[in-house]
This record gives sequence, structure tokens and C-alpha cells, in this order.
Amino acid sequence: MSTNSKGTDAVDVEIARLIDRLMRRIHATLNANAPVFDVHRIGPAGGILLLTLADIAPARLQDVVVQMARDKSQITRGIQALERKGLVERASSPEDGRVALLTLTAEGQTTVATLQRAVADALNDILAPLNGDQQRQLKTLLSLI
Amino acid sequence: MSTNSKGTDAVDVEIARLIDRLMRRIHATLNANAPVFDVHRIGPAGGILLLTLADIAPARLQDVVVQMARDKSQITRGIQALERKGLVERASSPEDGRVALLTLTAEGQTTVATLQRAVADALNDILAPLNGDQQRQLKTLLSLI
DNA sequence: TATTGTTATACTCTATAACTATA
DNA sequence: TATAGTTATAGAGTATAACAATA
Repeated sequence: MSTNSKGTDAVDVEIARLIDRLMRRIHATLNANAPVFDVHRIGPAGGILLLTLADIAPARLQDVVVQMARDKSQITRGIQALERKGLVERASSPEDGRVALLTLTAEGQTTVATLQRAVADALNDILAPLNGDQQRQLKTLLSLI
Repeated sequence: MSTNSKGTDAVDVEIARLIDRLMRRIHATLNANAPVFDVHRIGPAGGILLLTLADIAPARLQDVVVQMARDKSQITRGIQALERKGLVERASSPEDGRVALLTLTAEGQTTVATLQRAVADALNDILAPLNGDQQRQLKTLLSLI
């Protein structure tokens, strides 16, 4: 870590490049194993959306927005696409009429299981240079952010 | 996906989600500080491309392709855009007529300095939950991949 | 007035495939 | 034949702004 002109600790810019590269490699590896995504043609973005929803369902749309750090309009579109494919269902909250409560259908859960295997395989390849301890460290550090 | 006796086998899928979210937050933070990018309107992708090139210049286009894990056609387009803005120059390799050697112009270097400050500021905010040791650990782990 | 979510729009980013030129 | 790079094309992902409905 370097020191900038103001004398404060500066975060190394390279972390941004490394994160960008890692994300791109995950996408590319998943693209190479396209058959997994072709079942419902949800794409990498739809896949990560479905995995996120699986992790926090039942969830409000706004919860997904926060988890994925996208604009709400983007999440609206993504959820609608997953609904059309029969993977996600929504219900209105009885407590607050504005709120959409999202859950996975049975087929959605099946798809999630397939996706999880695909992503885990891709990550196993990409993270192979790290040993088990280092992989756990990485996850721990990322989850603190 | 294999599983061993301790369950320490399979890479946790959540790492992919955390990486995705972190990348998105970096983009969003940089977008919020748009003036930095507005100087040349290079966008986040152009920014990371310029930072990457600054790190490895003089470089062949193919070197940038590997560093950024994008398709070569994408890098061709990105470099052309930076050339049009006067930030990057190219020369043919005297040793191999197929090869394009890329360097930054003086204005490109000035822009890189501005970008580095912007990215460092964004990362400083985003990585604030990590102490200095943890930030160094994160960078080390990412650079091993 | 504030919050939740949708729609309209425009733009950026991306990969695939076919191509040229050099080795 | 193989490699470096370009172009054409189409599609996926994204944010902003304006909007409706509920609180």
C-alpha cells in the first residue's frame, strides 16, 4: 500500500483491476459451460440474480437491489424475466401494499442447484492457485466489505 | 463438485456473488463521482483499460487482452476509442509487423493520474471495513489468482 | 412527503464469427 | 498453418428519469 500526497494511506488501485479481471474470468468460464445457462437462457446476470434471490428469499425487491448493488429498474427487469421463465413467483405483502415479496418456484430451486454446481466448478478452477485456507480468507474478507 | 469429509472442498458459491457485488459498487461509486470520467468520457470500462495499459505499457494489444480477460475485439474497440481521445498511441513492432505496440500519450498519463486518485478514493470508502493488514491480504490473495 | 416498484429510453459493454495481414 | 489484430453484427447489461401506487 502506498502513501499519497496528503499523507494518508492510499488503497492500491490494483485491487480494482484484480476484481474486474476475476469477475470477467468467472463470466467467461460460465459462458464456456454455456449448456448450464441455456436451459432457461437466463445469462450470467440472470444467474447471479437467481443465486442471490435463493440466498435471501423470501425477499422484497428492494432487498435484492441492495444485495446486488444494481439500480432498482434493472432488478425489476431481471425478476420479470425470471417470472416469465417460471423460476420466480411474487406476492404482494399483506402488511405493505407497495412491497413485492419474491420466492423461488420448485423449478427455480432446481435451476439454482444446477447453477450452484456450475459456479462452484468454475470457481474451483479459477481459485485453484489458492489453498483451502486462502479461499476461506478471501471469502471472509469479501464478506466484511 | 466433490465433497470431502470436512466439507472444505467445494468453493463456496457466495464468493462469486461477493465479487460481483464489489465490482458493481466500485462502478457505482465511480459513476457518482462522474466528473472524473467526464473529462474524456471514457466510462468505467475505458478507465480500467487505461489503468491496465498504464500498468504494463509499452504493451502489445494481446497483452492487454490477457490482462483484462476480455475478447480481443473488445480491446481493439477500447484502444481505438482511447486513441481518438488522444490518450493512447500505437506503433507497429519493428520485429513483427502484425504486432501493435501501445503507449500512453502525455495527456493519457495525466488522465491516468486523475483516474488513480478517483479509484483510490472509491476503494478507500468501499474497503473501509477492512484494516490495512486485511486490505493487503485481499490484494495478495487476488494477485495469486 | 417518502418509499416501493414500473416503464421508457438511450447508452455501454460484450462475445462470436468472418476477415486481413504477417509470420 | 498459425498468430495478431480488425470489422460486422447482434445481443446483454446498465443507469437515468419520469411515473403510479401506497404509506
